[in-house]
Amino acid sequence: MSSRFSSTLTAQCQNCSLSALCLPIALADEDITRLDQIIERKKPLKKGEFLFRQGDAFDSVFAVRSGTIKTFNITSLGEEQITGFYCPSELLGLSGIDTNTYPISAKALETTTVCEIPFTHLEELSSQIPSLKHQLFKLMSRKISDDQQMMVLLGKKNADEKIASFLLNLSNRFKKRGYSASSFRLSMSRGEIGNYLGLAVETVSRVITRFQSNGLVHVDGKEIEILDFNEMQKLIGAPAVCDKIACI
Amino acid sequence: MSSRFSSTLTAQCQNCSLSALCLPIALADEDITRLDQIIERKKPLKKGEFLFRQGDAFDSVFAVRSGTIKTFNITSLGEEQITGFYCPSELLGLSGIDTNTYPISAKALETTTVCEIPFTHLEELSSQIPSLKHQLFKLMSRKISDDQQMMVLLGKKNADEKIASFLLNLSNRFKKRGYSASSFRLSMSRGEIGNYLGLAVETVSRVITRFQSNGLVHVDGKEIEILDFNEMQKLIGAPAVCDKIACI
DNA sequence: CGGGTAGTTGACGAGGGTCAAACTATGTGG
DNA sequence: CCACATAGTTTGACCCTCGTCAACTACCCG
Repeated sequence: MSSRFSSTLTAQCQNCSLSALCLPIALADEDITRLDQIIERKKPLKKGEFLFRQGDAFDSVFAVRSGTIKTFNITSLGEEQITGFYCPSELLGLSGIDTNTYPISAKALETTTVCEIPFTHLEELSSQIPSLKHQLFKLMSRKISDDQQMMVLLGKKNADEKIASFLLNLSNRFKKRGYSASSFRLSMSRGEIGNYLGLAVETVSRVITRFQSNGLVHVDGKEIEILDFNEMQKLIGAPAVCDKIACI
Repeated sequence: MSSRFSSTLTAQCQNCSLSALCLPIALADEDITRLDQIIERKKPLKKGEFLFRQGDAFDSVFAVRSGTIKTFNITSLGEEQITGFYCPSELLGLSGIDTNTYPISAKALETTTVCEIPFTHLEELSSQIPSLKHQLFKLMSRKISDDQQMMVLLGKKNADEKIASFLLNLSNRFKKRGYSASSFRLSMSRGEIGNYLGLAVETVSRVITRFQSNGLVHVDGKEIEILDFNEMQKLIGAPAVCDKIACI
């Protein structure tokens, strides 16, 4: 047990830079220590490696420490459908609780480290620490709200709005953990963006190119800089109106 | 408190026909009794009445006892986006936990009765009854999985597949609670179906009409009968292939 | 009986998917 | 370090699905 504290993977919740965003939010110091004791740090995943596979027995949820994870499921036709991208401090795997089996696969988009949190331990601990239990409920509740926003996006929005929403969403997530909100690196490919947003690769490429020529963003491969937040926001908020303004 | 037991709304979890599907699953009899004591039965909602509104303070989750509830949010453009339909035994309102505010509105599609479950009580009780806590986690986990399936549907499927998925999904839900899987009543309008699935009303109408002329279903207003489950299933599973078969 | 809402059907066009080809990165092994 | 293979990206051309607009019908309720 204590051996891991002497390894190179010893980062603890207490001194983890993500603790203000991650599961430990709103926990007392002593409670964080107890949480910390059930968490295992895994050795880094290389790009393309699986964290877990659809159908695997569910036993843990994971917090991303660095890198990015994508989750996806394989449809009956064998094609992959991406259901989410997970950045540092974000928790994944919660959808496995229901059936005791992960309903999705999770794969690293780049070199990625995660904290593994065995769920039975977490559940036990949550009985003893009410604020942890509440925190878990909140996290799952937020996931439900977020997914519903995503449903709106997929069902109602056009390609421009989808891409703008996607970029601003990433921007917010980077900002929240102290990185630049305007300039960042897309760890996923255009194909993966398209898959996630329900668009063809070509459409993603075309829209991003058009955003660039309209001065909304500056793109260089996977590097992206958002130049005009205002206009991007408008694209999301008021599509029809915005379209007209943009066309004048 | 005990007065409600003498009212006309006294149905209790113990003798509720939905207990095998609803929150009480997997609870011991005495635990069901304790759960039962925090649940309030509300007087029926008439068609069009709100159960709660987007922005209202969150304090309860609700189980539908009879009727149907739709949840939706109002977009920045003022249009409504339906995020779900809730049938008897299904729980709604969980998305309010995160912000202590309902992020969606809930409205009755027909005369509907619900059980109100004050969340703070439920959370307290869940500390004392581990299986109830687990049940709650499972419910939220399932919601997350289901929503992800919905995201796949919205992002990847065409109009035929969307409608077929929707109808089979309803069919399964009716079957699960002992009603006919093949013949039921759509409590929502065509417009609401379209809104939910990201389709125009006209498309919904056309697809359903075409399903009927292809012998997949029989429709009479809101009454629908699924005639060919096999073909419907194929529509969902293997779109391209299926299309070709249907066109021969 | 008239007016309002919900549903159906047709005509048309735009948005975005598909196919194809060129171009650019990123490896990988000799 | 270069040649080649492979994957990812961009761009153009074409076409299909589905949204929009409009007219018409059916139905419900006062």
